[in-house]
Amino acid sequence: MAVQRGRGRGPVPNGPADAVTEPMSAVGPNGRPVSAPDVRERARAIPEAAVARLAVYLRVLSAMSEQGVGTISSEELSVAAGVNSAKLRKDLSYVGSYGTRGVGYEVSVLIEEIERILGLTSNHYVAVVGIGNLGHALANYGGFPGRGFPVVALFDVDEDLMGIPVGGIPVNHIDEIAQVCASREVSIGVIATPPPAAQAVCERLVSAGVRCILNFAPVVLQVPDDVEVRKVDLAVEMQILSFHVARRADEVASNGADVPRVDGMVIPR
Amino acid sequence: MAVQRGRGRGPVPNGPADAVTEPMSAVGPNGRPVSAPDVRERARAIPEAAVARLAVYLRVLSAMSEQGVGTISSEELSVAAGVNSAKLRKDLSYVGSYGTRGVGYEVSVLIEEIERILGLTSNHYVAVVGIGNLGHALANYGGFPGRGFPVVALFDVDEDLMGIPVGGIPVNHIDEIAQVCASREVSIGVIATPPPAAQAVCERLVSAGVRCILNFAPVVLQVPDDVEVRKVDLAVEMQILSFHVARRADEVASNGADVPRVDGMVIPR
DNA sequence: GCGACTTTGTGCCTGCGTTCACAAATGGAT
DNA sequence: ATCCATTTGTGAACGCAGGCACAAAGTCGC
Repeated sequence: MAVQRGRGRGPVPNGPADAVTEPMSAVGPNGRPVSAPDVRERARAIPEAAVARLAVYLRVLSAMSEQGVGTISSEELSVAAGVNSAKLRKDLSYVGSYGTRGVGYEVSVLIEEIERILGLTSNHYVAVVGIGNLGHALANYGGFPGRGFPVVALFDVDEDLMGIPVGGIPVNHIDEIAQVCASREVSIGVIATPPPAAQAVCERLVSAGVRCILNFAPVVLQVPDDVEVRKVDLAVEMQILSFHVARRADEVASNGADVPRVDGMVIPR
Repeated sequence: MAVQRGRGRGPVPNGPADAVTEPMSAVGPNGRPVSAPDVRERARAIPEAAVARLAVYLRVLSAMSEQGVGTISSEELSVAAGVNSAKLRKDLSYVGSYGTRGVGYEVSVLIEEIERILGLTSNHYVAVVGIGNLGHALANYGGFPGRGFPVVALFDVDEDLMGIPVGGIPVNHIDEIAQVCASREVSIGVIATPPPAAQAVCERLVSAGVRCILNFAPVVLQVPDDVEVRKVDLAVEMQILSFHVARRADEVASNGADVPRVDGMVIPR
């Protein structure tokens, strides 16, 4: 993947990555003086990577809850989430101490607390810009997986799309972006436009007051420091997989016992 | 984002983040004995995060090339890619020494070398499983952004879709997955199914010999150690943004001079 | 041909995130 | 009531990636 982490700072692309980030340069040093660890400041201390994992834990926990599981140990949860149990406990410790030693965690409590930390207790309204193939798919998700993220506005430049409802929401012209985003309290913008339009769209979203952006366009967006951009880049994901395919092929070639060699060199066929 | 990095190892989800990467636990220590730095082993030494960035550099370079730029300095390229110039040079050093001191890099050379490292010199055939909204969008990309990743097979369980071409490729029943993947030399599988089907589909892909998987389903896939999974998880991406929205709101609240406090504590309203 | 300037490539330091390992805490058994 | 088994929460060590800063190397002008 390749997730554009970082907060503006002039240019700061990725991070899946990673992480997809792993994403390019992490948040980086912020200029603010390190104040006393206020209760409200705790959130700041949570590493971005831990936040991503908390979201995964939340999903696993929700599934557990639906299956009627009431209590779970860090070991069980870590296996289900695919992480080291120590890491899981440390991640949960960022949220607070809600476990019972010798027993484990109460699923419902954990869900509540993670939702609180992730800010999922209130809705965040979403606007999707660019109603092509991907935009359609996104709009039709209707509220995004897991809910809490209702799509309330769609934008495009194509006059033929205006007013036509996609996933129940009519498409507006992009020129109305400022006004519509303001009146519908959009806090998250999703860019699903062709690459050349992405930067301009991004700037219009920012002008409209949107401070969090999810970018599907294969472009490195340049944004002000106070705007948070995350990037989902299919091409980068594919290329990373390609890298691993190639590496794997190399390994097989160089590890194979019956590969023709001269002085240790593998002879290409 | 939240990109599932890691290589199987029983469970290893995201990395997303960063990636999602952060993503979750990075590649992690591999059990293999550290052999002498074989030429072919160099690829192994490249950090996953650097690989993700190389893919970004490649795109920027391609754009440069199209604009007729012949030579570029690390400073220029780093600005365009949104990274620190030192980091960029270090990333490029993983690829090799192809720069000219005092001058910069020849764009065409850099493109070639990065493509070589990423294994983009040969095609990697892609199969998409799950032809819903997202599957349609993916199939219609037709060869995926940047080419080099031709989609050669589509699968679903819905009988109504069988044989119908989407993006020029007819849909096959998932029961044919092993046979079709083998004959069409699929090396990358894309999972775009509903969550409950994802794990089973994953296992069928693995049985069919596919060792690299891009997973769009919001599920933590359990795979053998030799399978590489990357995850694109919209819900996780949204929730990370939500976290930042909430954090930002907190900052405003706690930085505001007229917030009621007692002994520095913010009084919740 | 020589010197000054530019830019690469990299050794070293720093900081962050992961992992280990254990003390503290809790429940249940005796 | 006490002891044992279990599991959390976290201090500390470790390792890796990022960033700085400079030496090496090469170009251009004179």
